[in-house]
Amino acid sequence: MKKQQQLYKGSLNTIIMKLLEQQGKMYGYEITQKVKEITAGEMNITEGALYPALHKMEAEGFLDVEMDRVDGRIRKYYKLTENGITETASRMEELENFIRNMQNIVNPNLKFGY
Amino acid sequence: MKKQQQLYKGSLNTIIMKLLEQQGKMYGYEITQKVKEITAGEMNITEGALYPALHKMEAEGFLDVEMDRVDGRIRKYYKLTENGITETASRMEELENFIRNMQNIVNPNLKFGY
DNA sequence: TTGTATGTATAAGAATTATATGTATATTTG
DNA sequence: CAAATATACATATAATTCTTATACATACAA
Repeated sequence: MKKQQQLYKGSLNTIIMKLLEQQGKMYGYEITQKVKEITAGEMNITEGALYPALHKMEAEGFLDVEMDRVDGRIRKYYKLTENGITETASRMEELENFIRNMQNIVNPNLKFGY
Repeated sequence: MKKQQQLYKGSLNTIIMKLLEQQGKMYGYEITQKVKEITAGEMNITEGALYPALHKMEAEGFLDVEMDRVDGRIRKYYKLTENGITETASRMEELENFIRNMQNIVNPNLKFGY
């Protein structure tokens, strides 16, 4: 993520998992481009954050890998495992809670402002 | 913050600044209790995170300190400096962008789902 | 007297991310 | 044709942030 968004660390895994849930399977570079597209360039996932995150989630059993060769270049497609699907649901719940809590802090008058 | 919320690192400074903006001045322990209250116990700011964050923001010129003695105990009241007020506004904008971007990722069909 | 609440603080380590760099092929631009 | 850009993966080093554990001190309740 860009420095300007460093405040919201920890969302990277949630973003990756949610995109994989929607798209079925994706490769690393594709993920960076998709996030850039969706956020109109406001979020940029760096390789130094992306690849360690992917490898860690694979090691934790949340992702499966499938290698393809396209145009002479290697692509590693990642997809969610069953555990990964469960974990994604859990992280989405956390994200919703986080957003709700932040909105309650920012706007204390609106008790149900979401 | 609790382990379950470690995903959203970096929000601590934003939370502290916004509370100080609303309350005028607060002391450390008061901040932890206020966050616990607002979030119904879902977010717990630990001392190990809070005090280094307060000291850093003070060193950066975003906070001013005022010491009081209450019931034999020392309280350090923190309040925003002028630079702190500007910084708070900037961080609030970042928070709004972050939430909007996350909602766009999570719910790609709703272009204005916020 | 043991635990809980209030109040501030630091040290050691874990986790996550940024920055920089490296390798390699394909395509576009000058 | 050469150079730059895009595609594609990866790691090493450092910075930042947070957790866990610990420390000190007062007050009150069980």
